[in-house]
Amino acid sequence: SVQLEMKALWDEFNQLGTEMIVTKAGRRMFPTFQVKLFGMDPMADYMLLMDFVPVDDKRYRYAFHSSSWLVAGKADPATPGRVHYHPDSPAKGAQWMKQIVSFDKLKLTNNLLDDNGHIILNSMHRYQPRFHVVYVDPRKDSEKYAEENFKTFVFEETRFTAVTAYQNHRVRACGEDLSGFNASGKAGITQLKIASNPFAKGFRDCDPEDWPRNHRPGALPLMSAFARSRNPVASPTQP
Amino acid sequence: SVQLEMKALWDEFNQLGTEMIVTKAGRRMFPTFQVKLFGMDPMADYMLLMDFVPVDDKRYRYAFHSSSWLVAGKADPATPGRVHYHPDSPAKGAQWMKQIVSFDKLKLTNNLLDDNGHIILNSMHRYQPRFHVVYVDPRKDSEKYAEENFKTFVFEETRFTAVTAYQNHRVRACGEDLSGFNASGKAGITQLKIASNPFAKGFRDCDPEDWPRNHRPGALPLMSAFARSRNPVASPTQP
DNA sequence: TTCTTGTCACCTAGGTGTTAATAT
DNA sequence: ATATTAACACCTAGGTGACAAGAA
Repeated sequence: SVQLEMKALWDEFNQLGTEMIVTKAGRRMFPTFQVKLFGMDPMADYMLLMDFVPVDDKRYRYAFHSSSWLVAGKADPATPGRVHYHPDSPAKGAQWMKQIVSFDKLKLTNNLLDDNGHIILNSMHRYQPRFHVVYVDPRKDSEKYAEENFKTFVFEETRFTAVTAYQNHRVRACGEDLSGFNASGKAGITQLKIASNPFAKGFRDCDPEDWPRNHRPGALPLMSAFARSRNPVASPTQP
Repeated sequence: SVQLEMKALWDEFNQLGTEMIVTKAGRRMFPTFQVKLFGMDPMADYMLLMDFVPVDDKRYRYAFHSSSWLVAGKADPATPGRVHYHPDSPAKGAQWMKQIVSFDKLKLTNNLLDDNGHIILNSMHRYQPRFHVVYVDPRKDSEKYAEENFKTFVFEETRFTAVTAYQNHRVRACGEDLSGFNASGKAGITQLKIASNPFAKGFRDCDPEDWPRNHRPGALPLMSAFARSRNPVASPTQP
């Protein structure tokens, strides 16, 4: 079984409608897709990999006036289907289970001719990341058992729209009460990225310890946990 | 067969008497041990690893007045013998031969209780790095063939003295003629490290393009090549 | 209009020798 | 005296969103 790390953060992004930047050179995902694995054969070899499937056959655009996504027509031609093998593959089950598995080398691009092995996506389309565990069958005729030698895990909270620039970038001030906006999903993706991604710290205009205070009671205690811990415990998930 | 990369740089250090810093936290080697491999079975799996063996049973000290190393007695008790597996191990022969194999994750420490998996060495002792290629035998009784399933390569020009601070740190000015000092091996290790290690650029007091000019005719054309190229061609070596 | 691209300042993360203080 | 340690300024290397300019 597989447990998604940083689930609380993924949930917060998902409520707003997660957007992931794609660039010609390739851009990492944030949040990074990270998992904990359980129940593998410690001595057996496994390959870990990810791919991305379209959520639907639509193209989207963002309406700034209504701050919402609209269908803008049928999907563009599908991009070359690629997979990203975790660089530690293959490795023993014991190795994979020993610590959190992080796909932080995975990069997204909109360059159809990319030859860096990055994942190619259409901008303004929605995607569902998938995580696959492949058992490396030592038998000679292992091809015959291919169907039963892998398992796929899908976390719906990791869905996102690929964009070349953030669309939903409503700003928020430090002291602003977000109760209403969180509920209706209208707060800015950009601000959440800036607040939670260490590499974007340069754009923070207030102390990160300031704004967990603004969360209404009952809200996910995500930012406080995120700000203080480098190894936070995420809720278990069973796809 | 194996070819040592940056051989010209190793040679220049070796002439001076290479010193490698060891710290409690672990310090990388410079130059980095890098090799090109040839003649592997492209489809077979190999493990690549390094270890370090004492050159002799002596302890050394550096005499500043005569600028030379002296024997200071018998060697201290041997450190725990460790090996460093290249992190890409195991991988196919084709993968290893595709590009230069770099051991830049290898770190040296003098902490006898190190639990980061670093190589433990005695300061003020001389060591010989060794490089091992292990064929991963697919046969069930592979242990029986262990003796014939690996090959060891030794490059004598990579020998060094482990130190906690550079001993031979004679300074040299930018325009200084080094003919005499290079021949007798009395120029400073520190200056060569500063000149050739990109991470030490902050300590350079003259343009790196300045001092290849000072090399006497017939000297190794190393620094000019090093300064300009990120993928320099090293001389072939056959241990 | 709407979307994409390239450049930039500002970060994280970590590899250098220096230096002063400490140990032996 | 000699050897080691820890804090430090200064680098490399690369991940951020902002912004202005360009493309469709």
